[in-house]
Amino acid sequence: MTNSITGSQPTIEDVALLAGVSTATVSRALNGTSNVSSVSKHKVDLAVKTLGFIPNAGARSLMLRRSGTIGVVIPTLSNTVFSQAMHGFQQCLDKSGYQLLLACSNYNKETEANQVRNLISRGVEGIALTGGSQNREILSLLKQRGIPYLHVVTHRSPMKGYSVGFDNCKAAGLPIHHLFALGHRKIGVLVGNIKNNDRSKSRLHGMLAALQQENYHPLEIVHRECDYSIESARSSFMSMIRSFPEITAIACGNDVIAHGVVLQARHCGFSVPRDISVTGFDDIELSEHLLPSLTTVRTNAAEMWFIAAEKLLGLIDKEGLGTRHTKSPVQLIIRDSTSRPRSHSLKLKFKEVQSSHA
Amino acid sequence: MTNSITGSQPTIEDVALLAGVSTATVSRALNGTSNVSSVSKHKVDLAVKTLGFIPNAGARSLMLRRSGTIGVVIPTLSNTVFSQAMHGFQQCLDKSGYQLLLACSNYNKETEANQVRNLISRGVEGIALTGGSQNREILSLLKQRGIPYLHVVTHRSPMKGYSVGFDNCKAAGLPIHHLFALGHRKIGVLVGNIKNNDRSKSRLHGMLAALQQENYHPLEIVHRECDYSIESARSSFMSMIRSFPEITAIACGNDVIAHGVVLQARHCGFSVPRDISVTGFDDIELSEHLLPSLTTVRTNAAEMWFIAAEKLLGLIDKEGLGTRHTKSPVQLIIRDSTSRPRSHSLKLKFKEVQSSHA
DNA sequence: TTGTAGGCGTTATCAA
DNA sequence: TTGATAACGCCTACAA
Repeated sequence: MTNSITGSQPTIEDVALLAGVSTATVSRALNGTSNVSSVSKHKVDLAVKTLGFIPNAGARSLMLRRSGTIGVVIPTLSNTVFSQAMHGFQQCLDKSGYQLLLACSNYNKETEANQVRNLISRGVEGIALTGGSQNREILSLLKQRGIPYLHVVTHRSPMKGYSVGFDNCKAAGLPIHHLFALGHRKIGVLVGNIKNNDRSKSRLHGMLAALQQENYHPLEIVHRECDYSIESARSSFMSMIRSFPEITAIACGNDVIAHGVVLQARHCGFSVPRDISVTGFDDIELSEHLLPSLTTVRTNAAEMWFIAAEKLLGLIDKEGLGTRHTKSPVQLIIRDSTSRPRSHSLKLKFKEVQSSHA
Repeated sequence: MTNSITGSQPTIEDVALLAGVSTATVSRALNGTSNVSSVSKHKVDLAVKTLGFIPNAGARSLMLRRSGTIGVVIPTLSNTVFSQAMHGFQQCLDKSGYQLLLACSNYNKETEANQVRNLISRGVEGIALTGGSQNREILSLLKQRGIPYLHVVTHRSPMKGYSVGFDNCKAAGLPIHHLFALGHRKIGVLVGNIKNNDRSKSRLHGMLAALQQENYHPLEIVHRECDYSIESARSSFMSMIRSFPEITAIACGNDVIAHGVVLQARHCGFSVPRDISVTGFDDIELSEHLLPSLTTVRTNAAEMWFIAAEKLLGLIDKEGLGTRHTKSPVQLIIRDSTSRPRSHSLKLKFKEVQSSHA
């Protein structure tokens, strides 16, 4: 009944007691759901301030059957593109009064499923998922419970779901065709791990498909996977260049990997793009500032996730259930990391470097 | 009573009904709080699976008076150092079964206070705050309600709170003394906005103090603030260099700003460190890979926040209330972006660049 | 080992 | 305009 000095969590009842009104009136005064006399309102406001009352969201959503929260599952926060993404997503939620519940899957399908269950248990009113390769079981769980959900960064929507994004496969062909148009004929492909990452997988497929379209023989195609770190990209680049010094360009599955390649190439004394051209994917902040600035595919993560949030809120309000897929624009940004190839330059230069190291 | 095919949120009662036991037994079977016959346990497990039952966390924490969540307020996710930080923080929480509730203040004190209130209303059992310059009102609210909280990235702890971090002021002196030891006498200082950012403010003070210690006359000291973006750092660098072409080194308040300075300097045709030395602060992933690699202060964000999480969990368990401040190690990392100065090189070179642009 | 019943903090219904 | 009361979904004495 009385508040001890420490450890007290004042309830609506404490407020009612202090204000000399009923809990119902306090609730009404606080939520403005019904008319309350200004006298009561003032008494309540004062009591709230005095006690430092903060309503219990759990109890509240129990009654309201809505929590005011939206969940999102991304693979990781380590890649800048997802930080950007969350920035855009939050931006949209903020203006609608929703609170973001963020969860990371660490590129693990089982973790992802657990995180979704976790979000459900916290009563989220909608969920945004990264990509479209989730556990079917978890998707039908969402369906069964009537919780709206969305696949982002993809144009696929398994199990008749909704999606906001673009065709990773097609988009990944853009840099390949660009390189080919510049005259490159020996192109290496370096993407992030494709395990549990359907975006990376699609990009790889898209790049390989584009190469074949350009009359590449499948056997000529050089591709590798690496971790999503600069470190890993650097060593993968080295291994690739050692095995295939004749390549004149490398197309990367994302910008972080491309940064690693550019930095390692220059570290080796190669000139980019003079000795080797490099392309990325995402267009994160640093890419336009890098030396040389990076030719890449702009996917506009922040904007895409902003749109995703809007779509999700729409699904929650049961409006515009129409379009299954919302397209997010994608654009090839040509900068300084690509140019016409010099024939066999890398091969020669690499030999120099090797001998100087010996 | 019956579950409609869609939109159903099965409750513990539905499970009990299907399993043919009481809700109490279901609860016990699920939480393992008391002995349950293996027959009942199996029936319950089956029913849970069939129904896709997921307990309501809100209702649960209402009874348990604990939510299993920890809150954290950081300024933004845009700066990589905070993504790293959250990675470390989450890593620690995961192994303790706690769930992270993340909120961003956007460097706004009022937003920060609101986010804290938000976290409280969601029943977090502890809160980690960035820096030590919060609203006093919000801190006493936390105190009054007996919710353990922590200041991270600082050695200050206002209102007898706890902190995990380091002395930003002292740490920021490290690169200055390093530059001075190399022979630099005209050093520019470029930090992030100090408004609502006590870390940035302390670093600025620390740098200026170090300069004075090195017998700088206050009037000689050149310093500027900029936004936390590469773009902003680049233009601030230009403006600084235009006004004071005699400087031979720039000490930056964080690595992102330093990256901007290095890239812009090279963009202008300056050589780093030959024409100008640059230092950063944080040691984010890219810094060791940058060309040239960046001399900076390693604060080990991920590790620091991991420790912070441990400390916070300790406070929740009422153990080791002893040390008010937990020190996190800080270390000057000397790389390739700093060297002895060439006298007046920049001034001359700058004139070349200017005339060639004219 | 199990079931019944009461209550966690909130809001909605219904009378007054 | 207000107040008593019954839920919301869950857990935990207490009794059986």
